[in-house]
Amino acid sequence: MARARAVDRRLFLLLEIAARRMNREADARLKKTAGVTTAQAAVLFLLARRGERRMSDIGETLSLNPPAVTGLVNRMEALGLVVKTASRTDKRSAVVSLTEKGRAMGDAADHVLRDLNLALEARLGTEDSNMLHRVLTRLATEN
Amino acid sequence: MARARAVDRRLFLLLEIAARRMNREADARLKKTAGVTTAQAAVLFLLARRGERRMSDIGETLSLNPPAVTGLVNRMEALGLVVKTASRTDKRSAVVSLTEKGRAMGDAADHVLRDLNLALEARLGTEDSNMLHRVLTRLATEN
DNA sequence: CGTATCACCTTAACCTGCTTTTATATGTTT
DNA sequence: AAACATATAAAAGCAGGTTAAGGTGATACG
Repeated sequence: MARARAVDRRLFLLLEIAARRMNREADARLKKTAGVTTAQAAVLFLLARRGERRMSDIGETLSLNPPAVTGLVNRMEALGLVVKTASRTDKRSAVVSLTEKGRAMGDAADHVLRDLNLALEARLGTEDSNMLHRVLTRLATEN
Repeated sequence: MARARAVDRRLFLLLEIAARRMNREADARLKKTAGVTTAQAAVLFLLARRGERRMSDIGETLSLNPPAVTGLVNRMEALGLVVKTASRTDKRSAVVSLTEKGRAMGDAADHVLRDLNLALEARLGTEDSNMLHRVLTRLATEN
């Protein structure tokens, strides 16, 4: 009888452990260099790439619950990275947009993360990097 | 000029988002069925597979800092899943071992996670599953 | 030896994210 | 207009993570 492949149980745990390690590394560098966390950087990138977004859009993209988005954005607003304004088209919605400072910090964070990613890619190799990116994208966005 | 591949910045963020989603899913199921969290399940599996472990061993395997391990194990001890005893060979060390209940809950969690993993594998396909497992293992253990 | 240093763990204080519940305002539908 | 749905906020409570600081046992070495 073939020994049970490790795969058939630990993918979830592996993902958690790997994410924790990577996040710790990224957070340490980001905080030191750009003064933001990875979660905040993700918001900065999102806003920089796609322009202002509603709270619920942010939650959907980052897979965060509404209260988590509220907290995250509030903290970023307190840091002067974003501003929140009421939508003119739908007054129920709050629209989040970048400040100058937010854009600058986003750029700084971008450099840091780019460096980290290059190091990671070098470590994994191009093929595995691309594969990981593809699979994680599926996990992060599908359904 | 080739457009910058998405890979060169977002692997860290993707990993975070994917892990959050998977963790949320696993946590919901585990709590309902086995009454434990994924973090706790990881400890249960570790102890079931390798026998009693020191706090620091747990932290190393799961990539957790000492205070995180203390908190995690304390909560599990309060739930009656594990017991902590002073090592006889090295009185600085605390040795964590499974209780009967912990073993039972670990088995239950194992079934749940196995099912989830099968579903995930089916979704990703065998090839991507194996690849993901391989690469995540590297990320979780290397270095 | 005795003392300096290291290793293992804990505590404290804080941050982030999740869930649930409650509330408020606005949109939409009938 | 009333009823229902949507978007967000706020608050409470828990899990789990971080750093900083400290206690205590083990070890090494002058």
